[in-house]
Amino acid sequence: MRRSEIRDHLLDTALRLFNQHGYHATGIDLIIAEAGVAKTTLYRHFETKEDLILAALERRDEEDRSAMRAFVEQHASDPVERLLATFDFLEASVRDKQFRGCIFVSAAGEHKDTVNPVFRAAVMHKRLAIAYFEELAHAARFAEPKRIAAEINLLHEGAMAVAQMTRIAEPARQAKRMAGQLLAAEERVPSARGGDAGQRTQAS
Amino acid sequence: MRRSEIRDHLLDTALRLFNQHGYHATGIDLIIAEAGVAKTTLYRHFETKEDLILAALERRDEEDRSAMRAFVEQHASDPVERLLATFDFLEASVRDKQFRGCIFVSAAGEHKDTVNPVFRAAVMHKRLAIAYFEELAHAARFAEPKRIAAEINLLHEGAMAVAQMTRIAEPARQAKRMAGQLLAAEERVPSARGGDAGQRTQAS
DNA sequence: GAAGAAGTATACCGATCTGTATCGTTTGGC
DNA sequence: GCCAAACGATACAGATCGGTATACTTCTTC
Repeated sequence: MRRSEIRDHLLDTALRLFNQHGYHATGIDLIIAEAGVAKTTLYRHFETKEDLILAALERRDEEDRSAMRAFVEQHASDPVERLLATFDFLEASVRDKQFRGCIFVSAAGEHKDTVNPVFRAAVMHKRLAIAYFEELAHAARFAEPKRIAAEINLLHEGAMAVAQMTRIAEPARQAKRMAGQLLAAEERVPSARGGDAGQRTQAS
Repeated sequence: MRRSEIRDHLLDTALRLFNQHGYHATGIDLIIAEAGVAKTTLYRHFETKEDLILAALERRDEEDRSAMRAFVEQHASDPVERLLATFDFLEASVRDKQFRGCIFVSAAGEHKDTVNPVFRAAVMHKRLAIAYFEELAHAARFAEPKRIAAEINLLHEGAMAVAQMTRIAEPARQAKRMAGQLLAAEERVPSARGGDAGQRTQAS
């Protein structure tokens, strides 16, 4: 294993264990044992356990968001359908046998102080996710893209929280149906050139 | 302090600390220090830390659900408005300065194994909460009370998850608006004696 | 008021925690 | 092919973890 790969391998292992057992319940000794790496090596790459957590969250944040973007852009072209397609991505994530709830929600739940760097990293991820929803809502020409984005995000969070307990994918589909119904009743501003000029057009 | 009060005081203290720091991060030594009680005393009331957690969750479960029932019954009489009033109760909970997310979601997030008693206790609480929503949805004569209850629950979970991060009460109000809009479009079965016989009546 | 249960205080147990130190081996870059 | 950096292995430090043991005191109850 090349040197630069070790860091990635450590992050992968740590993320898997954090997801499986949580952050406090996952000890450094377990991480290095599962990664097949000496303790010295881990601490050469990450100063503290918190640094490891932060690096892992940062990595997962980028992976998750780019994966959602790719999925959505591939599965739908209409902006409204893209908003709804985010729930299909969510469903796929939840269907993973390893799904045990959103790791960012768990991270915030185990580091509840708002000034804690781990908490802040989790908040940052959610902010960026909402920003993407807002981008889609803006492209769909909804009159209030910020509010739409917050609503989509709330449904995502709800679906993940329910799925964390039930361990089934249905909440994701249910959230999608709810989103579809809500979006269908939303005001949209007219397109720049032509398009529908009506004030209450159907969303899907 | 009377003997029987010690157990309650320990549960109060433990719940406060679990809410503030999480379950793994809250040590037995901190709990007894905050409660002003000897370690022997704690272990006379609870065999293990897990037993303490389970007792604390059980207590909070009953408190929460009866508090919600009382709040809802006092603030609304119409069944549909009662479903919406659950979000007012949620908003009040979230407004609490000590709010750091749903302690049952956190409990499940720190004890992710589905066979873990703590996880199961958290699931049980959510099941009972949904049962109450279903009871209200049934009273409101919605055609599919089970689905309605699941949707209300999903919105509750979403609002709490978002509020856990943002530490503001707005998500609860937003969830209420979403619920109101969704319920307004729902089919309802005619009342037994008289009442509206229409198939798509207004919910609120 | 005696008896027994339950309280306090403290010391202790073994395990585990994060993090460091030591030292010999491997490896990549010039 | 040399050298320095990074690796593995291990031992260890100091703190904290959940939980127990002991000895003394306080309260409740009959």
